Amino acid sequence: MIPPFRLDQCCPSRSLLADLADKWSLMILYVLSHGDCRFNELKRRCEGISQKSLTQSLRRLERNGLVSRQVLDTSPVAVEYRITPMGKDVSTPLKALLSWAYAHSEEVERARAAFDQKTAAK
Amino acid sequence: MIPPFRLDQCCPSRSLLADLADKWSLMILYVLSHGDCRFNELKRRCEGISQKSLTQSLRRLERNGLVSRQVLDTSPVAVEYRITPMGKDVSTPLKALLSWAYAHSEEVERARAAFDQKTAAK
DNA sequence: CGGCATCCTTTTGGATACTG
DNA sequence: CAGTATCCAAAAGGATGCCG
Repeated sequence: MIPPFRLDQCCPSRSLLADLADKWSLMILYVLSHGDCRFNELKRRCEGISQKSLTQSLRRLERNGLVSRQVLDTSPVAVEYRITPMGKDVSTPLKALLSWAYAHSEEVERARAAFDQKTAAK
Repeated sequence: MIPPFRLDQCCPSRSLLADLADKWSLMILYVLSHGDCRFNELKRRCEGISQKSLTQSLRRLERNGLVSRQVLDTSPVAVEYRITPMGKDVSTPLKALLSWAYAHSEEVERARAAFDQKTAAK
């Protein structure tokens, strides 16, 4: 368990959280949890990501041992990214989080509208 | 369920993901899921966050209906932040994710060391 | 205490061109 | 196809001063 109520900088999960807790990393892991995927297909599936950001995120995920990179010697070259056992592991709570986001998006939308109206009123 | 394999920009969970998937928001929600907390105490518990970032993150969470802000009329003024029912809801998968990060931090550390060594070798 | 406003630096990220 | 390198604009984020 995590020590309650507090997340110190020395807490070992902090640096991992910093690498994992961004939109693209979560999306990439989500996509890869459904199956191996090549670079450009991944780029299409994470709609809106730039090639640069995709490369960076993939390297970071690879460095953390969550994704592996396999170069196939075809011509032209093909590179396949796949989720590692550890990546598969983290994708379980991750999917739960995304499912929640998907299920509650309307409720959140209403909360946003209410907040914006209250804010604008002043 | 989320439509598999793909997360389009039009997907309603995307804008929520963009607001939620950052280090500070996750940490704040985590802390607040353990109980109400005032501004400066929250700042201490999210070690390393600046006042500006904390304010911004709190407003964003409040806007999304995950956190509520209560001004107590004491002197000097006190402001208490608390998690909403919806925030409590999302904190479940969130805690699972953080627990995972905490439990696997050593394994990730090893993966990083191996990757860095392999990379430096070239 | 809990902010907001401002300034300024640092980081991020898109666009583009080029490569094996 | 899957990148790398470079440049540049935009955004994030820290530091500081002020206020109810």
